[in-house]
Formats: sequence, structure tokens, C-alpha cells
Amino acid sequence: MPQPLHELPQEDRVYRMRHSAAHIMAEAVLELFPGAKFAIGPPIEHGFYYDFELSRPLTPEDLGAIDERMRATIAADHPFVHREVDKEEARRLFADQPFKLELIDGIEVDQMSLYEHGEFTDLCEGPHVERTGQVGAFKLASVAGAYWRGDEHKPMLQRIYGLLFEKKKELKAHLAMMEEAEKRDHRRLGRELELFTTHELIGAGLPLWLPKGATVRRLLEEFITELERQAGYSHVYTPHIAKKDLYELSGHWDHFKDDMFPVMELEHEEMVLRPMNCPHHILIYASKLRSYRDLPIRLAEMGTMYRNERSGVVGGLSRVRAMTLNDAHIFCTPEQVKAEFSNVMRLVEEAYDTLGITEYSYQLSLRDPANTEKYAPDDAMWEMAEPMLREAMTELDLPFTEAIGEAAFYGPKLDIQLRDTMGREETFSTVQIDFHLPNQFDISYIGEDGAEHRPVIIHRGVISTMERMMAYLIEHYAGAFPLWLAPVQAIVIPIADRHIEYAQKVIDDLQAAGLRVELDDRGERMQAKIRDAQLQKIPYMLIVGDREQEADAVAVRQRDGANLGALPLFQVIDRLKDEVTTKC
RNA sequence: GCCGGCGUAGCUCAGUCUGGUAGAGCAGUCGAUUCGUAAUCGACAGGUCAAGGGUUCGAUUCCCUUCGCUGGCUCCA
Repeated sequence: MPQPLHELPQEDRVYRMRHSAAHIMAEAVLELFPGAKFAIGPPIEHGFYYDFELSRPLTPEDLGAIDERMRATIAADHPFVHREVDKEEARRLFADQPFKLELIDGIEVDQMSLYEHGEFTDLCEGPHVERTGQVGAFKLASVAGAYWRGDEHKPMLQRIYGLLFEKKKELKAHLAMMEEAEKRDHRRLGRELELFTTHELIGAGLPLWLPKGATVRRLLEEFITELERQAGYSHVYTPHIAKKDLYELSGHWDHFKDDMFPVMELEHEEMVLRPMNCPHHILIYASKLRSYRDLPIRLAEMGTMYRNERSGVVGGLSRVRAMTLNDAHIFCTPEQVKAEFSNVMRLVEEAYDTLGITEYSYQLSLRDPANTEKYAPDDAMWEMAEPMLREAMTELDLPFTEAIGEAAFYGPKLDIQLRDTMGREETFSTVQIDFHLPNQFDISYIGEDGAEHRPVIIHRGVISTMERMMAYLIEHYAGAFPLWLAPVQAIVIPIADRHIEYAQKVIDDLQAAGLRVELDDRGERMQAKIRDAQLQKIPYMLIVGDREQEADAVAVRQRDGANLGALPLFQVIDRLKDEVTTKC
């Protein structure tokens, strides 16, 4: 006897509701589009989807009609009935459903599990709710294209996404949360706060950093560069282009060509924009004879590179075609790999801690053994590098998941994943163990024994690309950067024109103390100036009127609305400088 | 790259379905106001309706192409 729905844990109940709603939606689509072919429809985070092949594209208006049919099914409160048939029977039942037939052929056992409600039957493992009336609160969200079985060489189907929660209140809360998330979308705040912009004439994925955004970026770069300097890195500069031959040697041309901009023909050579910085750094390593005493050598650079991302994926700052990576390559002996790896992880933790990044996950990105042509062909290398990373993570006692097929072409990676406000996951930090490129470039060091040895390269990016980190931080702080990162740290607001002279003196003192300040000397009322400063998310508003002028003071209002009242100017300067130093 | 959706002033959006060359708020400029913790008042200015082509007596509106933005899919820092 199955357990009644209400006795199940909440997680299981919602899972069943989402799964069942997908069936109900498929039924509605089949009714409205006779002859529709349906593929798969699983529950997902926050809801469900179902993929269909239809005679015409779905419009947002179709969603209304589908929604209505679904509600009728829910009101009818049909029971979900489970039964099992053999393959032959299943093939007969789904004779006009090619996707289902393909699924049936792919199942090992002969027992086919079916779920029915009303007139609708689906090939499905379950489990489901008991009756259609139990599916909870849902809303059809969007239509999208999706490849059959996630393979871009297979036909593209139409996917309908739905949101579903057990209670209406939860659905409403989720919708409100999404609305809030939209307000912190870095593309929107980037425009409102004048951080970056784009222009058609420059091109997709090629953002322009405005003065305020550039200030934040420069501070980030200075921050990480200083951390690296303390951690024993040497910073270098290298050009953004090189001969194509360089990338033929490295293997990029073979494995990464599709992501590179087309070749530029010069008189006698072919040049390319670099898609990665490693070859340049390797040639710096190779520029002189190295001794084991020199290792590890840690070469770092804000490395700007160019990738010909497919047009459908670029957008905002998080996916661009010109990007600057907080890059470094550590050349070390095999014995030093683990220690260097844990040093990098410590650096990541320290950087994240200061930037206020607390939610992230570790992903061990491995090659896909079933698809080895995507990767450097040296099996022995992979068999050595992958366990090395796994062991290092275990020794550091850090939890991680493993992702098959996510490795770089030259080696496995440890990726650190963050989620944006809309819940999309992206790689930020990455640490890669590379035994491949040292061979390609035939680099070496002289060991204690006087013989040549092959170094290992650790590729690592700590705070990702400036673009992606900026996108993350804008959303993370909702544009309200902590004082040390704020492009404008304080704005001085004179109440009337007769206070401008004193306000200018306040500005001078603040600037002399190294603070980034602005003067609002517009002929507006103080309230309007406060409102504008508030919308610009400036951390401190320093208001000066007769009383402050008299006392060599400023009235301090914080971005969160707190009014600290009049304080002596020198005291405010100390307070701000202190807050900048502690980066909190 | 693929499947949808969208592109009207710097920004947010009316108007497009039912073709007759555009309107608001905010921002901007100018003037008045000189004000005590989230929007002072008034005037002015601002648009080859993304670009190109087609249909039409006539296209912002209908059709096609390109570009850009956007939600997904695939791919990735």
C-alpha cells in the first residue's frame, strides 16, 4: 500500500506535484494540438517542463489556453493510475509517438512503467500524486527551444516551462523574489549606476566600462594583484595576439579553433587573437634556463583574451567576447603540486571572504572517457592528473561534486561555481593541473641531479574574469558596493548655495585623505539631492548647512537611511578611512 | 549557432492588431526658487519609430532580410 501524499516529506510531495503537472500539461497540449509529438517532461527546481514537437511555434497566448485546459483537468480530479506493460504493448500504445518509441528502445528491462490520468497515458517511472486535484499552485512561465536529448544535432523541440509550488503563497513569494532579482540584474544596474554600456557599432559581447565601473574594476584588480604579490606571484604583461603557429603548438588550434576569432592575414604570417594566456606565459618561463631552486615560478597577469562565443550566448558582462582574466600559471615540480594547489585554494578563500562571497560549490571537472577526441590524447597524463586533484581536495577536506566532460582540453580542473541572482550557475575560480602543455612546449628545469626535468603547470584564475566578477558583485551587492569598492564613496550636499564654498573645502579635505567624493552643487533642494544620492547607492551623504559650516562639521547620512547627525569633519574622515582599510 | 519573444526620445513606456509620417513621465537645457534628511515650480529642447528592401497612392504600423537586445537549448571564464 503506497504512502498517502500528505504523509510524505515536503520535498517528495512537491516533486510529485511538479512531475504530475508536467503530465497534465502534456495532456492539455495534445488536446489543443492534435498530432503533437511529446518527448520528456521532468520536474525541475521551482517547477517542471515538457518538450513537444508541434505543427507551429507556440505563442505566449497559447500558454493561456493550455493553462485553462490544465485547470479543467485539475478540477476534474482524475486519479493517477500506474500500470506496467511489456515493450511490445508499449510500442503499440505509443505507435504514433516517435520520441516515446526511442525512449522505449533505450530501456534495458521489458517492464514499461505507465501512468494514466483521464484519457492521457505517459511512459513514466513516476511517482505521482494520487489525483490531479493535488498538484498545488502553478503558473506557466515561458516557452523555449530545446534540443531532443540535449543534442544540438538532433531536432529542436518546443519546451514549456512551468513554476509550481505546493501552496499558492509559496508561488507568489517566488514570483515576488524573481521580480526583486530583476531589479538587481547587473545589466539593469550597470546602466542605472553608470558602470558599463554597450554599443551596436562595437559589437555583441564587447562592453564599454564607464568611469564608475572602471573604478570598481581597478580596485578589484589592485586588490587581487596585492594578494598575489603577497603570495609570491610575479606579474607580467604580454600581447593579446600571436602567430597562429603558437596555438598549433599548444593544441588550442586543434581543440579550441571554433572558439577563436578568425585568422588575420599579415604579409607573411597568420595572426590570431589569443583565446587563453597560457602559451605566452609558458614562453616567458622558457625564456631562460630554470633550476629546481627557482621553482615554483608563479607568473600572473590580468590577461585579456578574446573568444568567439556563439552569438546566442553573449550578454551583459557575464558572457563576453573580450575578457580579462585574473590569470596565473604556476610552474613547479610534481612534488610541489599539492602544496601549490592548496595555496591557490587558500588564496581563493581569502579573496572570496573579502568580497563577501559566501555561497559557492566545488566541482571537479573531468574528461569524458567516452569522448576522448575532445581532449589531449595522453591517457597516462589524465590518469595521473585526475586522482591528484581528487586527493588534494580530499586532503583539504573540501566537499566537491564531479562533472564528467567539463575538463579543459589539456587537463582536469577544479572549478568553483557561483550562482547569479536568477539562479544560473557559472564557473568563477578554476585551478587546472596540466602535464600536457609542458610537453608540447618541451619546457624543463635542471634538477638537483643536474639532469633536465619536466615541470608541471597549474593554471589558475582566482577572481575569474573582471567581467564575470563584476557582474556577480553588482548583483550580489545589488549595486550598493561596500565602501572600499564604491565608485563614489561620499557625496557632499550643500543645503543652499551659500554653503558651496564650505562644501568645496570638505571635498578638498576628503580627497586629500584619498577618498572618492563628489559635490552636488545643483540648484536642487536638499531632499532631491538625497534622493538622487540614495538611488545612486552612494554609501555616505555629507550634508552641510549653516550649523555644520559653523562647527567645521558635516551631517552624516548613510545609504541605509541612518542619520548619524553632525560630526566633526576630521572624525568622519577617520571613520571612512578606517572602513576602507578594513574592507567591510 | 538553434527555437521563441522584443526593438518608438538618454531611460521606462503609450500608439502598431483595424496603414493617413508620433505622445507621456523621468533624465537634459534655460529661468525662477536657496530650501535641514528619498522627487520645488515653469518653459524649452529632444525621434530618418534599429537598418535595408518589398507591398501600397501612402508604411512606425503589413511582409522579407540584416543587426541588436532578450528567455531558453547547446557551448563556456
